[in-house]
Amino acid sequence: MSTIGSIKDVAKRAHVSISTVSNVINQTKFVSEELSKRVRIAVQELNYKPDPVAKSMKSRHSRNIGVIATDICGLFYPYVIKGLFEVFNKNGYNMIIIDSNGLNDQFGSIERVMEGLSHLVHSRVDGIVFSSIFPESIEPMQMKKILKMTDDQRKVALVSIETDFSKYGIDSVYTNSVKAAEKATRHLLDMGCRKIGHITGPIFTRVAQDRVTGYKNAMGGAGLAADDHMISNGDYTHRSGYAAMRELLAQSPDIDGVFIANDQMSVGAMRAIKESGRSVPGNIKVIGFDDVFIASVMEPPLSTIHIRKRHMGIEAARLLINRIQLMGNPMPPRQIELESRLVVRKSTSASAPDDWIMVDW
Amino acid sequence: MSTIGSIKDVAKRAHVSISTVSNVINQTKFVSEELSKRVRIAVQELNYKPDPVAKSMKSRHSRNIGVIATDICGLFYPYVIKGLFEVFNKNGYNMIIIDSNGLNDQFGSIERVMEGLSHLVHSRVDGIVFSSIFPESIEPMQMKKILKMTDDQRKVALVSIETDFSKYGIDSVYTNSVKAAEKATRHLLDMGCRKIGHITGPIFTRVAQDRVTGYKNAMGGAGLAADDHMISNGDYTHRSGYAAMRELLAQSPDIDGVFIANDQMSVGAMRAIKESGRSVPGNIKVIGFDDVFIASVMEPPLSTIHIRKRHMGIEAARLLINRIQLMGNPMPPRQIELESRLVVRKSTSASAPDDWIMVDW
DNA sequence: AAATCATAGAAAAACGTTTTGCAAGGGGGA
DNA sequence: TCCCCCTTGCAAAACGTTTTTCTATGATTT
Repeated sequence: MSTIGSIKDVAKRAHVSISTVSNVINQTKFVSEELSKRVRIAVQELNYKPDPVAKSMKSRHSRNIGVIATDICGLFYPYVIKGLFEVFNKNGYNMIIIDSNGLNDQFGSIERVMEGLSHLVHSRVDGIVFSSIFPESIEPMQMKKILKMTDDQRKVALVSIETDFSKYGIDSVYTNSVKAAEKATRHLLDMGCRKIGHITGPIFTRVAQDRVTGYKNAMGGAGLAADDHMISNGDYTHRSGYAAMRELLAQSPDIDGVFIANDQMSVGAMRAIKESGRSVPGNIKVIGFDDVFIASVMEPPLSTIHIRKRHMGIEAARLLINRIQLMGNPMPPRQIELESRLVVRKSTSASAPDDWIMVDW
Repeated sequence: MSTIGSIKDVAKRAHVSISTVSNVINQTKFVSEELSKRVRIAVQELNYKPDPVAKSMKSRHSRNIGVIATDICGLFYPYVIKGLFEVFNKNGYNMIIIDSNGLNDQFGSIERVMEGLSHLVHSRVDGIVFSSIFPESIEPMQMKKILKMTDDQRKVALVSIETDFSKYGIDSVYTNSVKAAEKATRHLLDMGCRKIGHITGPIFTRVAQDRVTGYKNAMGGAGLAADDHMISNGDYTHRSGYAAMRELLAQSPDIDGVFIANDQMSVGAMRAIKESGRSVPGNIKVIGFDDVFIASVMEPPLSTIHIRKRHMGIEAARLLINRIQLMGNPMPPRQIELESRLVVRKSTSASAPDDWIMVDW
């Protein structure tokens, strides 16, 4: 049996009609045990599997989910994707991944994201997972375009990760960056730091701004100033972390702690600190953000805020599937705010245990 | 115009038949300028895009490619995926990604790979990119199953990455691990090492074995013994690298160089070396394999063999697309052996320049 | 001028499903 | 006994394309 069988072949072999086969397979109507059995046997013998393409043709559902990935080669995003995959796969959905990054831009350009979105919509995906890196200034405009594409043109479900887009009516799974940044900064304060600097992410993005806010909140709460010259902008790359740290050291030689908006930049920052002859955590305590693989293997291991990456994917997938199933009856947008957790390693506390582990509890 | 338009709507609006619309869009038959224009205008006005699902239905092609990803959260595979995406995307193919890993197994289990393969075949993908981690002993059996699935059941094109499967008739893109391992070991010899150890990957895999062979070749070529107690087995995780290095240090305290089968294990090995009070590269020179991100940011930065990850994806995608297009007329399997390159950093040569860069030339 | 041919375009079939409507047969109530 | 309804299964329509076949018109040839 080299060629592939269709439902027609099964019907012929079982001596029943096509519709009966369909009804048996999908359990959509009662079929007598007699015929059911014949059908099941024929299905078995021909190793018949319904053609998903033909199925989609009728049902108007592709069981494909589009995922716009913004940093597929990074240390963070792949864990989110893993989480997404786990639940989509379990529920019979395929993931079509679109890499929104060019060769050199770590994040996708806006055009690439919009292109990807449009491509996915026309590929007839049932839903789209996306995370935006839109500058705040153009966000409303872009979102209007996106909603038009997904809502108006075809009905495609949406879920946003990393950023809260519920105000646009979109389900969102995200970490509260303000709170998390406060937590990180407060830890430095608790460890006795008083001159604390901050290295930001791409400052035009909402999350980067939120982390600055959290940092300032914590400083203010301790009655300390958060002067602008204690803040230096990076772009999430380790190179930018190196440069930003050098700037901080030059401007404030007496700096005794630094909160860095992600772990990757901490690698560069740590190098800059060591090159300046200072020690971590002796002279300067360092805390990062994300808790990616590299944090636990740095020297010294990096204290950081653990973000539930895989869990973010899991929750987003659940939300999306639910939204797809209830496509008919609309429903207000849901927000899932994920917990973050302080992970103390040697970069802020010399007495911290050696810790190789990155858990996602 | 909220609902989506079909070719029928276009035909109605342009006052022509459905077939004429199809012929204009696909340029498959001559249509007078008169009608062509009407059709084009109607297409424009309705913003009509042919439904890919219906298209697949007729053409028996989905323009979907399946990718079995074995280590999506690692530092290596994502770059391969990026390369794949670049050329598939440019050629109008979607990538459906299957993660063959469970939560705890770094590599997929054999069952998960086979499941994924079967799922993809039944999803009607046009081609599959896969990389096997089959133990050598069961490889022929598994390959027979795979060929049966893809070749017999439906005609699905295949390409293998990382391993040469041309003997099974499958196009392959891979790096010659034997040569690359020789290169690494010879570099240690060139740097004056004489007691050189080796930490392997999962030893049941072909690539891990090949790297052992390369190591032994180089040692033999220099007239040196490669005793079994100079070889310790790991599984590509940094933890296993740590354990394996401790073993090596215990068995051969006078070891002066070590070739490690990937960079990730080098992280652990380096820590073990430092903990033993030895210095890198002073007492022991270390060289890794892969040249992933972490190699360039370790302390000291890690010498390693650069593998063309992204390029591997690019070549594999090209091969697969070509194979799909020529599906009718069979063609002998093609092999693309990628170059590897020695990258010297401070872990083998104190005078190496500071180097943050991981290039893929 | 009649017969043949070429051509543009329309109509219809096909791809593999699901689903709607319909027919035949049997059982129960009046 | 007759009618109605319920059950079980089948035939046919529909999804949106592409492709094959058909038709009508005008041109060319004899």
